[in-house]
Amino acid sequence: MLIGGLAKATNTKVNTIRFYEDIGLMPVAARTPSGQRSYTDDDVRRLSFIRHARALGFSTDEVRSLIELKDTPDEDCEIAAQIAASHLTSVEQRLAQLKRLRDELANVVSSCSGGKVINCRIIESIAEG
Amino acid sequence: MLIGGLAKATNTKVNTIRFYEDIGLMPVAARTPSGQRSYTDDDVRRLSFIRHARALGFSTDEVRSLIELKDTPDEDCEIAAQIAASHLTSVEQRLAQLKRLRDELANVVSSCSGGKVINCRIIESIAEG
DNA sequence: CTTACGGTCTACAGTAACTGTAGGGGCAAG
DNA sequence: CTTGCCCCTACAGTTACTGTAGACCGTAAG
Repeated sequence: MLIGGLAKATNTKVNTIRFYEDIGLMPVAARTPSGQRSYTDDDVRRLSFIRHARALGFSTDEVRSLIELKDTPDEDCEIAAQIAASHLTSVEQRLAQLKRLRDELANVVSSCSGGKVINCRIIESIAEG
Repeated sequence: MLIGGLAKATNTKVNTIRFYEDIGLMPVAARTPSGQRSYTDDDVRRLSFIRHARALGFSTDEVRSLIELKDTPDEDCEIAAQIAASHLTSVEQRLAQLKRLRDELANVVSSCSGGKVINCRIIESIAEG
Protein backbone atom coordinates (compact mmCIF):
# COMPACT_ATOMS: atom_id res chain seq x y z
CA MET A 1 0.00 0.00 0.00
CA LEU A 2 1.29 3.46 -0.88
CA ILE A 3 0.98 6.53 1.29
CA GLY A 4 -2.25 7.67 -0.35
CA GLY A 5 -3.88 4.34 0.49
CA LEU A 6 -2.83 4.57 4.09
CA ALA A 7 -4.08 8.14 4.16
CA LYS A 8 -7.53 7.10 2.92
CA ALA A 9 -7.68 4.05 5.19
CA THR A 10 -7.08 6.18 8.25
CA ASN A 11 -8.58 9.48 7.18
CA THR A 12 -5.25 11.23 7.55
CA LYS A 13 -3.52 13.70 5.26
CA VAL A 14 -0.52 12.46 3.35
CA ASN A 15 1.66 15.23 4.72
CA THR A 16 0.63 14.31 8.25
CA ILE A 17 1.80 10.73 7.76
CA ARG A 18 5.18 11.96 6.59
CA PHE A 19 5.23 14.30 9.57
CA TYR A 20 4.55 11.40 11.94
CA GLU A 21 7.45 9.56 10.37
CA ASP A 22 9.69 12.60 10.92
CA ILE A 23 8.85 12.85 14.61
CA GLY A 24 9.07 9.11 15.15
CA LEU A 25 5.39 8.30 15.76
CA MET A 26 5.38 6.16 12.64
CA PRO A 27 8.37 3.97 11.80
CA VAL A 28 10.58 4.88 8.86
CA ALA A 29 8.64 3.39 5.96
CA ALA A 30 10.00 0.78 3.58
CA ARG A 31 10.33 1.98 -0.01
CA THR A 32 9.34 0.57 -3.38
CA PRO A 33 12.13 0.27 -5.96
CA SER A 34 11.12 3.68 -7.28
CA GLY A 35 11.43 5.27 -3.85
CA GLN A 36 7.80 5.51 -2.78
CA ARG A 37 6.82 4.68 0.80
CA SER A 38 5.22 1.26 1.19
CA TYR A 39 2.87 0.27 4.02
CA THR A 40 1.25 -2.83 5.49
CA ASP A 41 -1.92 -3.50 7.47
CA ASP A 42 0.14 -3.18 10.63
CA ASP A 43 0.84 0.39 9.67
CA VAL A 44 -2.88 0.99 9.22
CA ARG A 45 -3.49 -0.30 12.74
CA ARG A 46 -0.66 1.74 14.20
CA LEU A 47 -1.77 4.94 12.51
CA SER A 48 -5.38 4.31 13.56
CA PHE A 49 -4.19 4.01 17.14
CA ILE A 50 -2.26 7.26 16.83
CA ARG A 51 -5.19 9.10 15.27
CA HIS A 52 -7.62 7.88 17.88
CA ALA A 53 -5.28 8.76 20.73
CA ARG A 54 -4.80 12.23 19.22
CA ALA A 55 -8.56 12.61 18.85
CA LEU A 56 -8.81 11.78 22.55
CA GLY A 57 -6.58 14.77 23.16
CA PHE A 58 -3.33 12.98 23.99
CA SER A 59 -0.26 15.00 23.01
CA THR A 60 2.17 13.49 20.55
CA ASP A 61 4.57 12.83 23.43
CA GLU A 62 1.86 10.96 25.31
CA VAL A 63 1.03 9.00 22.19
CA ARG A 64 4.68 8.10 21.86
CA SER A 65 4.66 6.68 25.41
CA LEU A 66 1.46 4.76 24.79
CA ILE A 67 2.88 3.23 21.63
CA GLU A 68 6.03 2.16 23.41
CA LEU A 69 3.85 0.44 25.99
CA LYS A 70 1.78 -1.16 23.29
CA ASP A 71 4.96 -2.56 21.78
CA THR A 72 6.16 -4.09 25.06
CA PRO A 73 3.20 -6.22 26.14
CA ASP A 74 5.05 -7.77 29.10
CA GLU A 75 5.38 -4.47 30.92
CA ASP A 76 3.03 -3.54 33.70
CA CYS A 77 0.20 -1.35 32.43
CA GLU A 78 0.40 1.06 35.35
CA ILE A 79 2.11 3.66 33.20
CA ALA A 80 -0.68 3.61 30.64
CA ALA A 81 -3.22 3.93 33.42
CA GLN A 82 -1.34 6.90 34.85
CA ILE A 83 -1.13 8.68 31.51
CA ALA A 84 -4.81 8.15 30.84
CA ALA A 85 -5.92 9.13 34.32
CA SER A 86 -3.89 12.32 34.43
CA HIS A 87 -5.17 13.13 31.01
CA LEU A 88 -8.73 12.59 32.19
CA THR A 89 -8.13 15.01 35.05
CA SER A 90 -6.90 17.72 32.72
CA VAL A 91 -9.81 17.14 30.36
CA GLU A 92 -12.26 17.57 33.23
CA GLN A 93 -10.54 20.79 34.20
CA ARG A 94 -10.74 22.10 30.65
CA LEU A 95 -14.38 21.07 30.55
CA ALA A 96 -15.19 22.99 33.72
CA GLN A 97 -13.31 26.01 32.46
CA LEU A 98 -15.06 25.91 29.11
CA LYS A 99 -18.44 25.69 30.83
CA ARG A 100 -17.70 28.85 32.82
CA LEU A 101 -16.61 30.52 29.62
CA ARG A 102 -19.74 29.44 27.82
CA ASP A 103 -21.94 30.84 30.62
CA GLU A 104 -20.10 34.12 30.68
CA LEU A 105 -20.25 34.39 26.92
CA ALA A 106 -23.94 33.59 26.90
CA ASN A 107 -24.45 36.46 29.33
CA VAL A 108 -22.45 38.75 27.12
CA VAL A 109 -24.45 37.81 24.04
CA SER A 110 -27.85 38.09 25.69
CA SER A 111 -26.98 41.51 27.11
CA CYS A 112 -27.23 43.17 23.71
CA SER A 113 -30.52 44.74 22.78
CA GLY A 114 -29.39 46.42 19.59
CA GLY A 115 -28.59 50.04 18.92
CA LYS A 116 -25.37 51.97 18.85
CA VAL A 117 -22.06 50.62 20.01
CA ILE A 118 -21.85 53.29 22.67
CA ASN A 119 -24.79 51.66 24.45
CA CYS A 120 -23.86 48.07 23.69
CA ARG A 121 -23.55 45.80 26.67
CA ILE A 122 -21.44 43.29 24.73
CA ILE A 123 -18.47 45.62 24.48
CA GLU A 124 -19.00 46.70 28.06
CA SER A 125 -19.24 43.13 29.29
CA ILE A 126 -16.00 42.23 27.64
CA ALA A 127 -14.28 45.32 29.02
CA GLU A 128 -15.29 44.39 32.54
CA GLY A 129 -13.15 41.63 33.88
CA MET B 1 4.15 54.38 32.99
CA LEU B 2 6.77 52.10 31.42
CA ILE B 3 6.09 48.72 29.88
CA GLY B 4 6.83 46.85 33.10
CA GLY B 5 4.19 48.88 34.92
CA LEU B 6 1.59 48.15 32.26
CA ALA B 7 2.59 44.50 32.40
CA LYS B 8 2.00 44.35 36.15
CA ALA B 9 -1.21 46.35 35.97
CA THR B 10 -2.71 43.92 33.47
CA ASN B 11 -0.98 40.70 34.43
CA THR B 12 0.59 40.42 31.01
CA LYS B 13 4.15 39.58 30.02
CA VAL B 14 6.29 42.39 28.70
CA ASN B 15 7.04 40.48 25.52
CA THR B 16 3.34 39.93 24.95
CA ILE B 17 2.69 43.67 25.08
CA ARG B 18 5.36 44.29 22.46
CA PHE B 19 3.83 41.46 20.43
CA TYR B 20 0.39 43.12 20.62
CA GLU B 21 1.99 46.32 19.36
CA ASP B 22 3.57 44.43 16.47
CA ILE B 23 0.29 42.90 15.34
CA GLY B 24 -1.63 46.12 15.87
CA LEU B 25 -3.79 45.18 18.85
CA MET B 26 -2.05 47.85 20.91
CA PRO B 27 -1.19 51.21 19.32
CA VAL B 28 2.41 52.08 18.62
CA ALA B 29 3.54 53.35 21.98
CA ALA B 30 4.92 56.82 22.63
CA ARG B 31 8.56 56.86 23.73
CA THR B 32 10.48 58.59 26.50
CA PRO B 33 13.48 60.69 25.41
CA SER B 34 15.66 57.63 25.99
CA GLY B 35 13.50 55.46 23.77
CA GLN B 36 11.47 53.48 26.27
CA ARG B 37 7.79 52.86 25.63
CA SER B 38 5.50 55.08 27.66
CA TYR B 39 1.89 54.22 28.56
CA THR B 40 -1.18 55.90 30.01
CA ASP B 41 -4.24 54.69 31.93
CA ASP B 42 -6.05 54.42 28.62
CA ASP B 43 -3.52 51.82 27.58
CA VAL B 44 -4.20 49.91 30.79
CA ARG B 45 -7.90 49.87 29.94
CA ARG B 46 -7.29 48.87 26.35
CA LEU B 47 -4.96 46.04 27.27
CA SER B 48 -7.38 44.85 29.97
CA PHE B 49 -10.09 44.68 27.33
CA ILE B 50 -7.81 42.68 25.07
CA ARG B 51 -6.79 40.27 27.81
CA HIS B 52 -10.35 39.68 28.88
CA ALA B 53 -11.54 39.13 25.33
CA ARG B 54 -8.69 36.65 24.79
CA ALA B 55 -9.62 34.89 28.03
CA LEU B 56 -13.14 34.58 26.62
CA GLY B 57 -11.56 32.74 23.71
CA PHE B 58 -11.88 35.41 21.03
CA SER B 59 -9.11 35.15 18.43
CA THR B 60 -6.79 38.10 17.96
CA ASP B 61 -8.61 38.92 14.73
CA GLU B 62 -11.93 38.96 16.55
CA VAL B 63 -10.40 41.12 19.26
CA ARG B 64 -9.18 43.50 16.58
CA SER B 65 -12.73 43.84 15.24
CA LEU B 66 -14.18 44.35 18.71
CA ILE B 67 -11.64 47.10 19.45
CA GLU B 68 -12.42 48.85 16.20
CA LEU B 69 -16.09 48.79 17.17
CA LYS B 70 -15.27 50.03 20.61
CA ASP B 71 -13.44 52.95 19.04
CA THR B 72 -16.37 53.91 16.81
CA PRO B 73 -19.25 54.29 19.26
CA ASP B 74 -21.65 55.67 16.64
CA GLU B 75 -21.66 52.47 14.61
CA ASP B 76 -24.41 49.97 14.95
CA CYS B 77 -23.49 47.21 17.38
CA GLU B 78 -24.87 44.46 15.19
CA ILE B 79 -21.37 43.42 14.17
CA ALA B 80 -20.30 42.97 17.79
CA ALA B 81 -23.38 40.89 18.43
CA GLN B 82 -22.60 38.75 15.40
CA ILE B 83 -19.01 38.14 16.45
CA ALA B 84 -20.02 37.25 19.98
CA ALA B 85 -22.90 35.02 18.91
CA SER B 86 -20.86 33.07 16.39
CA HIS B 87 -18.15 32.69 18.99
CA LEU B 88 -20.70 31.37 21.46
CA THR B 89 -21.78 28.79 18.90
CA SER B 90 -18.26 27.54 18.41
CA VAL B 91 -17.67 27.40 22.15
CA GLU B 92 -20.81 25.31 22.58
CA GLN B 93 -19.59 22.96 19.87
CA ARG B 94 -16.23 22.58 21.55
CA LEU B 95 -17.99 22.01 24.83
CA ALA B 96 -20.11 19.20 23.42
CA GLN B 97 -17.08 17.60 21.80
CA LEU B 98 -15.07 17.83 24.98
CA LYS B 99 -17.89 16.16 26.90
CA ARG B 100 -17.88 13.22 24.51
CA LEU B 101 -14.12 13.02 24.86
CA ARG B 102 -14.40 13.07 28.65
CA ASP B 103 -16.94 10.22 28.63
CA GLU B 104 -14.88 8.13 26.27
CA LEU B 105 -11.74 8.75 28.26
CA ALA B 106 -13.51 7.91 31.51
CA ASN B 107 -14.50 4.59 29.94
CA VAL B 108 -10.94 3.99 28.89
CA VAL B 109 -9.60 4.72 32.37
CA SER B 110 -12.15 2.61 34.20
CA SER B 111 -11.50 -0.33 31.89
CA CYS B 112 -8.08 -1.08 33.39
CA SER B 113 -7.85 -3.60 36.21
CA GLY B 114 -4.08 -3.77 36.43
CA GLY B 115 -1.72 -6.45 35.21
CA LYS B 116 0.35 -6.72 32.06
CA VAL B 117 0.02 -4.43 29.09
CA ILE B 118 -1.01 -7.34 26.90
CA ASN B 119 -4.27 -7.62 28.84
CA CYS B 120 -4.77 -3.91 29.37
CA ARG B 121 -8.07 -2.52 28.21
CA ILE B 122 -6.70 1.04 28.13
CA ILE B 123 -4.45 0.33 25.20
CA GLU B 124 -7.18 -1.69 23.53
CA SER B 125 -9.78 0.99 24.11
CA ILE B 126 -7.58 3.59 22.55
CA ALA B 127 -6.85 1.34 19.59
CA GLU B 128 -10.54 0.88 18.93
CA GLY B 129 -12.00 3.95 17.47
C1' DC C 1 33.71 57.70 39.70
C1' DT C 2 32.73 53.08 39.24
C1' DT C 3 30.26 49.16 39.75
C1' DA C 4 26.19 46.54 40.29
C1' DC C 5 21.48 45.70 39.41
C1' DG C 6 17.29 45.67 37.31
C1' DG C 7 14.53 47.28 33.62
C1' DT C 8 14.34 48.25 28.78
C1' DC C 9 15.63 47.82 23.81
C1' DT C 10 15.80 45.03 19.14
C1' DA C 11 15.81 40.92 16.79
C1' DC C 12 15.28 36.38 16.28
C1' DA C 13 14.52 31.34 17.47
C1' DG C 14 11.33 28.06 19.45
C1' DT C 15 6.76 25.98 20.74
C1' DA C 16 2.56 22.29 19.06
C1' DA C 17 0.88 19.88 15.48
C1' DC C 18 0.25 20.07 11.64
C1' DT C 19 -1.01 22.30 6.62
C1' DG C 20 0.16 24.14 2.31
C1' DT C 21 3.16 25.04 -1.54
C1' DA C 22 6.94 24.77 -4.99
C1' DG C 23 9.35 22.18 -8.07
C1' DG C 24 10.46 17.88 -9.58
C1' DG C 25 9.81 12.69 -11.00
C1' DG C 26 6.96 8.18 -11.88
C1' DC C 27 3.49 5.42 -14.01
C1' DA C 28 -0.62 3.82 -16.43
C1' DA C 29 -4.34 5.09 -19.79
C1' DG C 30 -5.86 7.08 -23.98
C1' DC D 1 3.39 10.86 -26.32
C1' DT D 2 0.98 13.45 -23.46
C1' DT D 3 -2.38 13.93 -19.84
C1' DG D 4 -3.36 13.40 -15.20
C1' DC D 5 -2.80 11.69 -10.82
C1' DC D 6 0.18 10.16 -7.38
C1' DC D 7 4.58 10.44 -5.19
C1' DC D 8 9.03 12.75 -3.67
C1' DT D 9 11.86 16.47 -0.85
C1' DA D 10 12.19 20.67 1.35
C1' DC D 11 10.60 24.51 3.32
C1' DA D 12 7.35 28.38 4.60
C1' DG D 13 3.12 29.45 7.12
C1' DT D 14 -0.29 28.93 10.87
C1' DT D 15 -1.70 30.78 16.21
C1' DA D 16 -0.49 33.28 20.00
C1' DC D 17 2.69 33.88 22.23
C1' DT D 18 7.42 32.75 25.12
C1' DG D 19 12.25 32.73 25.66
C1' DT D 20 16.87 34.22 24.73
C1' DA D 21 21.04 36.99 23.30
C1' DG D 22 23.44 41.00 23.46
C1' DA D 23 23.28 45.80 24.23
C1' DC D 24 21.78 50.07 26.50
C1' DC D 25 19.65 53.04 30.46
C1' DG D 26 18.96 54.73 35.10
C1' DT D 27 19.66 54.74 39.78
C1' DA D 28 21.87 53.71 44.14
C1' DA D 29 25.71 52.18 46.87
C1' DG D 30 30.59 52.06 47.76
